[in-house]
Amino acid sequence: MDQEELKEVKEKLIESLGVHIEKKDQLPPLAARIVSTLVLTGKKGATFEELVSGLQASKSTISTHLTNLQHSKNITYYTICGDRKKYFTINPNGMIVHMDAMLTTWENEKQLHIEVMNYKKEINKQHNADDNPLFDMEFHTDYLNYLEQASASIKNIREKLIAKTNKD
Amino acid sequence: MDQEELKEVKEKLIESLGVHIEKKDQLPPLAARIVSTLVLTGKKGATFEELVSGLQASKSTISTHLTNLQHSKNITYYTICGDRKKYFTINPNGMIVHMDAMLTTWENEKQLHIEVMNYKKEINKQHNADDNPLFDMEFHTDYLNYLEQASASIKNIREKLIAKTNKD
DNA sequence: TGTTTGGTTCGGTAAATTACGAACTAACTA
DNA sequence: TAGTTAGTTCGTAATTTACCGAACCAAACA
Repeated sequence: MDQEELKEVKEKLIESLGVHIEKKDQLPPLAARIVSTLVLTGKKGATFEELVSGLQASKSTISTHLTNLQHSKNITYYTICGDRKKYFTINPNGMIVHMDAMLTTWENEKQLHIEVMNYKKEINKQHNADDNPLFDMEFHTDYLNYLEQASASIKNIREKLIAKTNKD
Repeated sequence: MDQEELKEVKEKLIESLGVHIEKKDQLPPLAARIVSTLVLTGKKGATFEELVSGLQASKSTISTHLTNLQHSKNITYYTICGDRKKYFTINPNGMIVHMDAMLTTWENEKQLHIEVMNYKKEINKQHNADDNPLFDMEFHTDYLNYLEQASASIKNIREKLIAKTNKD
């Protein structure tokens, strides 16, 4: 594959990865494109100027998105002595951060389902028809089970990852 | 708990569940409120008119959201002979549908990561420095592993659910 | 036959989101 | 000290989203 082809492949990948990230992480289009270019530049990273020219966007837009992405822990940067530029890279802990976010939303979701169940139980009690209650709880108990198991497996994967990153 | 209190609890739950669903499923605010009221009305369901007055929204808005939610398999309805009204309920298979959606996005994500890896391998090959390659693949292999395991556990939960629903 | 019930469709709009350009700044450099 | 580099900040323009009202329609009913 020659340089021209590679460049084209890269651009296509920035676009398709970008679209995916945009939906998955609920990011504005350009923010997602920044993340996808950083994925494709690896540990070398990309500078502010490279992002501006590569994505054909204004300095202001790139600037604000970069600060937001740093705040949300999606990206970081490193510097080189005697070089004023910042080299932005995707945050190597990003996956852990992402898993943590997932776990807390699931925890929140569990709490909500429990509250809903309590409400439904109260209604059933007042309605007082044991043979055919107004609400059955199956949906919620199934869902809580699902959340419990999904959480457990994500926690498991998370632990393995932590152990590995501590090792090296 | 008396009727007044219960009604208040219900309204609070519609709101907090609604906010949660809105973010989780990327739905417009009112669509999410429809889903949360249907969760809270159980198998009895709610009619068009009840949703309009309960959520204080226009008929047109409720109508369009109801058709969209049906298309995305979030809700269904049943009818009663000699009654023209439709009684909308959350789709009992909703959880399965949701899991399936998750599995296909993860499948898509896997494919993307593989494409990115192929791009990076090509670059490394051309760069030709085995000791310190431009890209290392750890991030992607870790992520693919994560997706693989998460998919496996969801599939497992899914199978159990299917078996259970077939039983009754 | 006209009227009520149970909605649907379409055009428009207010509000939120996203990106932009111009002006500015802080640090370095010639 | 004038000029360049590497950005930031702020007001605004352009899009997109989310909702609404008015007009419309089909089935049932009186």
